[in-house]
Parts: sequence; structure tokens; C-alpha cells
Amino acid sequence: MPRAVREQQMLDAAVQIFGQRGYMAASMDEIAELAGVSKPLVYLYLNSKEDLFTACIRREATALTRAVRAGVRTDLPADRQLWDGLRAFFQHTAEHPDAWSVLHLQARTHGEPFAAEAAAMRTEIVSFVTRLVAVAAREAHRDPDLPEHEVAGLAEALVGAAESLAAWANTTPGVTARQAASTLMNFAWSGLGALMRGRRWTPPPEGVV
Amino acid sequence: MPRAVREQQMLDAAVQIFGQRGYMAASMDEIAELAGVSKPLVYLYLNSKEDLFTACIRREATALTRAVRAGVRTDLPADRQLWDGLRAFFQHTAEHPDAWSVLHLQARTHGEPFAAEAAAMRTEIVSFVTRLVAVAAREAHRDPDLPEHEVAGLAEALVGAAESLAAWANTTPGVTARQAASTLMNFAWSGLGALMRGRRWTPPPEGVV
Amino acid sequence: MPRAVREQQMLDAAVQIFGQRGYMAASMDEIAELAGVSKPLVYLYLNSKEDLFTACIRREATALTRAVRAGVRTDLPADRQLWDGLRAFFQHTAEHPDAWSVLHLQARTHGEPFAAEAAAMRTEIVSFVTRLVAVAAREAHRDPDLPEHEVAGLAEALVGAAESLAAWANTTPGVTARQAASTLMNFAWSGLGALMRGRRWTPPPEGVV
Amino acid sequence: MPRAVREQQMLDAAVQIFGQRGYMAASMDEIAELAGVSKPLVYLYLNSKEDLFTACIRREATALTRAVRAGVRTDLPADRQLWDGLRAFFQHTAEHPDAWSVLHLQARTHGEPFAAEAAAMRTEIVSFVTRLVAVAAREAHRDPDLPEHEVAGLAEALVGAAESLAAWANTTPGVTARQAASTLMNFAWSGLGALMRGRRWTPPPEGVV
DNA sequence: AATGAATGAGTGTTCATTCAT
DNA sequence: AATGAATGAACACTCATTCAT
Repeated sequence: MPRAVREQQMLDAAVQIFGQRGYMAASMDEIAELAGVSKPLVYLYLNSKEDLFTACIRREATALTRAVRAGVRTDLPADRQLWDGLRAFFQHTAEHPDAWSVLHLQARTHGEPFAAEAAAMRTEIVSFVTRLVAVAAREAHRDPDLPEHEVAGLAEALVGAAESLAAWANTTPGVTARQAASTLMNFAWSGLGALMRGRRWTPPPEGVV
Repeated sequence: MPRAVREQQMLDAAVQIFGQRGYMAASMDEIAELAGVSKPLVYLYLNSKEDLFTACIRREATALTRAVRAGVRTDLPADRQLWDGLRAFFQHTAEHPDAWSVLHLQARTHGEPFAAEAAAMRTEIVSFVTRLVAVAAREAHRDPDLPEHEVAGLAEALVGAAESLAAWANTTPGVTARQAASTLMNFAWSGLGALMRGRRWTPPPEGVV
Repeated sequence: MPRAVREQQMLDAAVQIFGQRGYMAASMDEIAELAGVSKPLVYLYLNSKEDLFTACIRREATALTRAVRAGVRTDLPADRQLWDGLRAFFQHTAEHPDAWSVLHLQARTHGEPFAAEAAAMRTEIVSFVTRLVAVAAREAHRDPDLPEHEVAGLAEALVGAAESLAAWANTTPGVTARQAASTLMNFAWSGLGALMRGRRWTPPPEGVV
Repeated sequence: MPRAVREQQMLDAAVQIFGQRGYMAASMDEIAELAGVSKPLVYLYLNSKEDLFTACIRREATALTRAVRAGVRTDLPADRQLWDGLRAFFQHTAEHPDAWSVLHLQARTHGEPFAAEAAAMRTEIVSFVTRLVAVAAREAHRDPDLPEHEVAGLAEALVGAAESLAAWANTTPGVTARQAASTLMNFAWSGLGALMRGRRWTPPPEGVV
């Protein structure tokens, strides 16, 4: 059996085990057994547990970003892009829960090198959303001086909300990924629109609390 | 030294080690040493590593919800309650990063029993936000039939956004916790208000993508 | 059982196993079993296989040099000192063959850190012999300008001869350690005496061979 | 490429790796890679790691004894034979340090079968020296009853001294192999001569120490 | 109330060795 | 004649956990 195929089988098994057990509780023995190969072969092809985990993160990060990108047509209006991106994101995470666990939980929980790997992917998604928010602001013609760090914060908030809703939709019976996407899209687009029209909420002066 | 005090010292040490090293990489040896007691004493008081971790989660979950509750006066308007809650949340997580790591990362990453423990706290916070959203809807007199699962989704999204911004504010230079809270509050309140006034975003018909 | 005692038991076992199997072929399992303790205890007390090996080398090097020193009275004439030193050396190596294997074979064969440890002991013995040769030269009043590096070379040769004879005496039936010492002493003292009296052997001019 | 040539390449690589890493730390992978062939080919030609190591020892033992024999003309006087043999020995070991490491360190350190192989070569060299010592005794016409085991011991001592000096000359700056040979030759020949003339050193009675 | 001493069970990792081709 | 693919067996090392005191 050619090496490339075997390697993908190993990564499949590793993502599953890492996603379900967690990085540290996952044993190379179990991964090898699930992949149907001997442990030395896993080491021959993937070097070490750390390298194997990194390979999992990279593969699944690429798969997720690719799925989102594939769902979005950049020639459509910003709202449509955001909607399509959300749909693709919710769908992919729902279809690959172990991969999502690896990216969203495990990678962030086990030290800098792995967290950085997952952060790179997240940064890419946040950049995508940041661009959409900026485009929406431009389309609204209203608030040209929306401060840069506020745009960044909005993108962060949107991504965080999506991550949270992905888990919620996956675990709450009676809630589909589409409904979750719809709820978030409604909320986000309304909020962005209102912000663009200058409707701001004024916090009370510091120290009053 | 009375048992209750010793126990708190042990929990302090455990939260710090668990938060920094992660649940599995944390060793009972290190925790006992940091607490300044012998390992058998840790076992005598807290039974096992799992129980110790559970105790950490419970204590920190209680501390966080208490901090948020303490920051909110339920006799004030909903927007003010949300603002105050966000401020308290951002402040507490910024001041107790190890505790936040335990609740937000470690507890969710290492199996059902722990995840459930952290989820209970999160549910409480989500309930609080849910109530605020409902109150806001009532105050707006406009959309009495905002579906229940949409309200729940909005609360989920808000909490997720807050979690995401907490990490962002803590790691991005030049962004204060207050700015993050402000950005989120603006966005959320505008979005909620617009939603209440019936401004919805209509998704394109399924299958077009 | 107190720690110090256990540690010596472990070192006893380790010297035996290292001496018989060699550093790499020795397994920590076997050492622990021979010492009558569990493997983790060996690690608790001696840290690692490398540290355990180093501890063996150090202990046995100290024991050997101590034995030689204890056999020699520095207020006696040089010939008597050399004789007593040789006797002590042959006796100690014959009585502790595993320790001698560790010092003479294993330590030199498995990398710099260990070799350096054993070399330090050997250097000490060579220095002792060097001093004796120098004293002998002074006592002979004859050859004050015996070049320094020749004295060093003689000491090296003597120590090498002793090492070689130690193994020979231990493995050749019918040859006692005392006889070996006697042979070497005769040879060495005659050679030194002749050298001191200026009897030199002239090598043929270079290139003739 | 003919088998015989390939085999020598493998042995070249093996001697280098065994000499530098040691028998156990040497890996068949590294040897095969250095030899520029695949691992199965090494097994096809040389059967096993043990057989490969034995082949290395045998080849290098033969090479060393051949070099010494080639340096000696048995029709010359005994002193000249000894001198020439020493020169050849020092030169060969200096020029093939990995081979010398294999013979002098590795082979003796890793179990009977290998040690016996190296001991056979050493025995041959010791025999050669023994013969020279006996010839020297005969030439001196003085001490016909030099006991046999003393002659053997002298030869052992001489060979040990040479081995020791070989290492010393190779690692001490400012000392050439020729100087080392000269020092040893001077010492040995003077000592032998004195012994032959009956100058003996009388040990003090036992038990006095 | 508190601990020094001790371990069973399991981990990641390596390596000599063998087939099928 | 030569190899890519694969493995069984073993090893160093760690850790949660428990006695005896």
C-alpha cells in the first residue's frame, strides 16, 4: 500500500482519537491500532506524537478554511458572502466534529506550538470576516471613520459567536446548523447595519458602578 | 493550620498548575510542592486528581458567576445590566487567567465529567443573558413572537463573542478590556434593537449555493 | 529502610549489571530487580540511567584510588611506594572485577561524559606514578635532565602495563596477583634504574625501515 | 558492482560507525546509509548485526597484525624487531582510529563472542613479543631459567604499555608516535637487559604492609 | 495531622529484522 | 541484485496512588 494512502489513514485515526480523548490521553498505541498499522510505522511516517498532532491540526485547518473559501463567491455582496461563509463553516464543523474538537479545543489547550498552528488558521478566518465588515462599512457610505481596532473587535466577536453557536447547534436537539446560521446572520447584519448608521450605545462614565 | 485553609491553598496551587500546564500535564507532585504540603495530604483532603480538578472547576465557576452577579444590579435597565455584566466578566477573567484557562480550556478538553461541570456554569451565564435579551424584547414592545430558540441562540452568540473578546483583549496590545466590552456592547445592543424593530436579514432560498 | 542504604544497594546492583552486560545492554529493569526494588525507586533516587552510570563510575573510581592510596606510605622510599601501590591495585581489581570492568571498559566506551569521569581517576593514578618516577630519578642522582614528557610517557607505560597485567592475572590460571605485581615491579624498576644510569637504546635513523 | 566490493564498502561504513558510536549505539540504518545501500542488502550479505560486527573485528584484526608483521624482518636482531613492530603498531593505530576503537574498546566491551575475537588477535601479538623476549634472553646468555610465566607476563606488560602509549600519543599534543615508541623501547630494552643480567627487585616479606 | 518510602501500570520511542516484489 | 514497506519486542522514563508510621 502506497505511503501517501497509509499516511492519510493514520491521520484519520489520529484526528478521531485526538478529538475524542484529547492530546495527552490519546495513546499512540490506540491510534496505530485504529489505523490498522503497527506503531513503528506511525513513527516512521510521522516522526513523533507532537509531529503527528501538528500534522492533524494542519490538515484539518486547511480542510476547514478550504471548505469556507469554497462556499463563498467573492463577487457577491458582502452580506451574501458572510451568509455563505457561515453556512459552510457550520456545515463543515457539524460534519467533522472530531476535527473541530482538535482545532477548537485540543490545539489551543496543549502548549504554544500547537496553539500557534490553530491560531494561524483562526487568524485567516478573522481576516476574512474583517474584510467583509470593512466592505459592509464602505457599502453603507455612512461611517467612514469606524476605528480600525473596532472593526477588528467586531470580527473577533463574530468569529467567537460562530464558534460558540457551532457547538450549540451540534449539541442542542431541535436546532439545525441552518437555524444557527440564520440567527447569527440576522443578529450580526442588523448590528452592523445599525452601527453603520451611527447608532451607538453610550457606556456610563467610569467609576459609577 | 485548619483544614479549610489548607484546602484553599491546595486549590490555589492546583488552579495555577492546571491552568498553566493543562490537566494531564499537571502532576500531583508539582501541585503538592507548590501548595507546600506533602502529596498524601492532598489525597487525604481531595481524594484523587479527578476530584481535585473537579473541585477547582467548581470553585472557580462559582467565583466567576459570583463576580458577574455582584457587578449587576437587577433593578437597573437591561442594557445597563448587560454592560455591567460584561465589564465584570472581562475584569474577572483578566485578573484570574489561570482560573479562566481551567474553566474555558481545560475543563472542556478533558472528558465529559469535567466538561459538564464547566457547562453548568456557562449555562447559568447564558440563562442570565437570555433573560436580559427577553427583557429587552419586552421593553421594545415590538416583536412579542421572537421565537424562543432564537432568543437562546442570541444569548449563546453573545456569550461566545464575549469569551472570544476576552482572550483577544488579553493578548492584543493596545486593546483594553473596557474597549472590548464597549465594542461588543455597541454591536450587541444595536443588533438586538434592530432585531426587535423587525429588521431581519432574509437568507436566499436553499439550494442556490 | 533509609535512603542512603537503599542507594548503595542500587549502586551495588548497577555496578554488577553494568560491568557484566555493558552500559547499553544493561536494562534498568534488571538493575532494579537485582537491587530488590521497583524501577521508579531507582529513578527517584538516581534520576536516570546516565546519572546512575556516572554514580557507579564515581563511586568505584573513588574506591579504587582510595584503596591504592591506603596501601602506600609516602614516607617510604619510592620503590617501596610503587610496589605497595601495585599490590593494592592488583588486589582491588581482582576483588572487584565488575567495578574494574565499569572503570576500565564500560566508562571508556560510551561517550565523553563517562570517559571523562574515568579519565579523571586514571589521571590521578598516572600523576602518582609520575611523581614516583621523578623521585626515583632524583634518588639516582644521575640523569637530572630526563625530559619531562619522557617521565610522563614512562608513567603512562607503567599504568598501561599494570592495567594489562591486572586482566591477565585475573584470567590466567596459575598466576596470582602477587606474581603479576612482582613481574611488573622487577621489570619496571630494572628499566627505570638502567635508564637513570644512562643506558639508552638508540633507534635506527628514520626512513631506513 | 561486484559483491566483494560492496561488502568492503559496508565493512568500511560499519567500522566507522561502530568505532565512533559504539556497538550498541550504532544502528543498521546508519551503517546502510553510509555505505550507500539499502538495509536488506546489508542483511543479505552479512546476515545480522552480530555477524557484521564480527566481520569488522576480523578484518581489522587481520589488517593490524598484517601491518605489524609487514614492519618486522625476522632476520634482524630482536631489539630491532621489537622497535620495528612498535613503530608499525603505533603508526597503524594512529592511521585507523576507528578500527583501533573497534578492536581495543568495542570488541572487548560487548560480550564474550566479540571479546574472544579480539583476544585472538591480541594473543598473536603477545606471542610475537613473547618470542622476542625469549630471544633476547637467549642472546644475553645470562638467565636461562627466567620462568616461563614471567616471560609471558613481561610480554603482557609490554603490549599493555604499548596500547596505553598509543592512546596517549594520539591525544597528547606535542608528543609524536615516534617519541612514544622511543620512550617505550628505551624503557623496555633497558628493563629486559637489566633483568637478563639478574638485577631483580626483592619484594618485602608478605604481611608487612 | 501528616509524611517518607515505595510501586503497578502505562507512555513515547527505537531498532534489528523480514517479506513481497 | 536489490528494495520499499512493515513489525515484534524491548527500553527509558513517568505518574497517580498507597502504606507504615
